[in-house]
Amino acid sequence: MPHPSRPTIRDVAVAAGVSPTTVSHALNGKGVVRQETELRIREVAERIGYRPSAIARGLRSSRLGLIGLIMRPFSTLDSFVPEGVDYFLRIAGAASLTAMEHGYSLMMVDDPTKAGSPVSALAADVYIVTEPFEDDHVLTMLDRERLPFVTLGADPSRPDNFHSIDILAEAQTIEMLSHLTESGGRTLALVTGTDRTEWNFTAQRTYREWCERHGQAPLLMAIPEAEGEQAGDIALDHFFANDAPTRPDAIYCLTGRHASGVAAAAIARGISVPEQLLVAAGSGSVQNLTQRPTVTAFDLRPDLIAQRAVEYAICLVEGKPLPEAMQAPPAVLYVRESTLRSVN
Amino acid sequence: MPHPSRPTIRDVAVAAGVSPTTVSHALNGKGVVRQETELRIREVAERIGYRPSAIARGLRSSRLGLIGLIMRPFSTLDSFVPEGVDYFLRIAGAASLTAMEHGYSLMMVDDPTKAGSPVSALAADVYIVTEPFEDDHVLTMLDRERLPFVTLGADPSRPDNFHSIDILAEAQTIEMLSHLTESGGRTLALVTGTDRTEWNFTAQRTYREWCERHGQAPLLMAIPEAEGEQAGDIALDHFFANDAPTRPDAIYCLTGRHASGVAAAAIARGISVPEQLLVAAGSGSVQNLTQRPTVTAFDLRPDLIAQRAVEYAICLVEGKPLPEAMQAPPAVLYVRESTLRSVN
DNA sequence: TTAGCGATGCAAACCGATTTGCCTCAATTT
DNA sequence: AAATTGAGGCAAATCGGTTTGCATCGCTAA
Repeated sequence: MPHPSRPTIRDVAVAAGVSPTTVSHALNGKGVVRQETELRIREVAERIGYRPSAIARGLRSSRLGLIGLIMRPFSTLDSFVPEGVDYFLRIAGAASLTAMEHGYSLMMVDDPTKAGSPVSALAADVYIVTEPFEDDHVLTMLDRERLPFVTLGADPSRPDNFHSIDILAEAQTIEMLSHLTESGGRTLALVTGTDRTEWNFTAQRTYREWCERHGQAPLLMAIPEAEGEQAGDIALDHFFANDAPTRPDAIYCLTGRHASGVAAAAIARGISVPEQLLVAAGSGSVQNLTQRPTVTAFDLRPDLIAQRAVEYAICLVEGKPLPEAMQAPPAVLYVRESTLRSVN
Repeated sequence: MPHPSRPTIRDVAVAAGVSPTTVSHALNGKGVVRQETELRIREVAERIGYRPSAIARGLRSSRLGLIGLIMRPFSTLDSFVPEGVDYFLRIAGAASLTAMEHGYSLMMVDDPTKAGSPVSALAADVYIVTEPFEDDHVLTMLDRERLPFVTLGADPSRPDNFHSIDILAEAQTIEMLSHLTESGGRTLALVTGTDRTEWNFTAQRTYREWCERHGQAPLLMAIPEAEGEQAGDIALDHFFANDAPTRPDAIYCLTGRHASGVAAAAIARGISVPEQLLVAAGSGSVQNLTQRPTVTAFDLRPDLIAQRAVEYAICLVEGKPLPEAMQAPPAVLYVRESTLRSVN
């Protein structure tokens, strides 16, 4: 016994002179209980500080009111200073808040397939998996265990197998490439991360298609997300090497920190931004706002995304129908100094 | 029934031709079971995909293996773009990871005293409360409900009532004030947040004592944490007003975003940093690294803090003794451009 | 007068595990 | 041969709620 145990429903029943059944009915408004009795029971419960045990209740209904949030990119990082800090914090925060509003709690789970992962990691009623990888074994396991889940972005290898929220990566890529062109970009490069996610894959595919339509040779590069700002030098070494056949005059980095690093590295090498090189990010991060020049970026609205994900997840638990198309809210493009050439 | 229910211990028992008791014993290595029987049971369990229900198990032991993380500053914010993004994300991430390593899961809970908060919010075995406020009602409630918890920083009004981890705010304040003095600062100002936390209070008190010892009139100011970088203009308007009796030549801001704003605002007004004004932060944030000049700041090592907090929390659950002094790891001072005057 | 009915409330079963106490059987001791 | 012992296993109680099915009572309708 960890603590001098809290009062149970039986204690309330005794104190109110009724049966546990009646207490349960009274407090949950289930059966038919005389008004007067109900009031008395409520009063007694309040007085002795009774609170139903979520666990006991969960045993019957096999529901704890818990939503599990599995952030895939977390699992692959050693330290917890991941790429897209803001993005993930805002997801977690907003998900937590939305869950609360619907009477659920949020549990952060780190890859439940890992050996020695706690049983409680599988105790959630439903899961939200952000950015699943290709052939993601977490999805495979959840599916096998018959645990319901929604994903934020599809598993690239099984795009139609599960309930996934469309992250609109294709539309974003096109919008950004168009913006860069309109801003004076003639030769556009793309820098993605190396995680095998829909986010990276779709941007690459869309970019290639765009290049084909526009008769440009693709300048494409994948740099590990974890490189963060270091990616700037890596990308510039590559794109501006002496033997590079063509050099880009615009670089679109999917992650904010890559973009931040690219802008900084360019300036350090005497390449002016935005005059000689346009830089933009697919997912804004704090430093894109504070650095000079400020960097054009999408705000993916992680808080809205998380809110929707939680609402879909709850539909799944409660057996309500899911909407036909589960989509992220459209991303908002914030045009900043890094793609604003003073002269047109 | 949400799903075509998963196999129970009874299913395993039937399939293996033994009783549920024996299955339990075999899988948990508790009672005495013949080697051969145990192997058979394990095999059967594996084959039919049996996993014990965390809920049922929790009912008996009144433990779910769940740690609740309550971030107080979250509860007061409208949107989830709080001050100290990095700090909190790293706390949450590291706590989650450490919890997993010890066989626990981490639940993020947003003020469980709020009306309509889910019962599951009280289902954790133990809680970690970051930065409690003065007379924090969350602590009062947890205490009343006999739920064990540790706090990160004390409740200023009840510093000795609960298990709290010393955040070493006094030592940090002194170290930073000394550093500023050594860096050439003659008149030091302090900017804290307005949350009624130990972090803010202790810095103020320590600063006042320091001023007294050094015969300086305190230049003290509290600006809401949520102002973020905006605090820069607010602070400069105040400290550099025309009728200001004395002007500081060094400003120590507790939060990273305040410091970032102060540095930017100073430069915008033609006050050079660090030549005319030293700027430093008590808790580093990303922008302190990326802005120009880079800003001197403490790294509070939130990941280590979270790790310790989780370990203490687990001690509490498992009835192990807590260490005498629960302390955060010493903060590391990163001296950057904002306090490095080229000439001595 | 009696069958019918709605309003109340309770006893007992149930959810799925763990834990306690006891039984059986064979081997060992006396 | 009887008593003791330990290994191996099972039935039943337990955790704290929810849910099902039934009993009772008073009142109305036939």
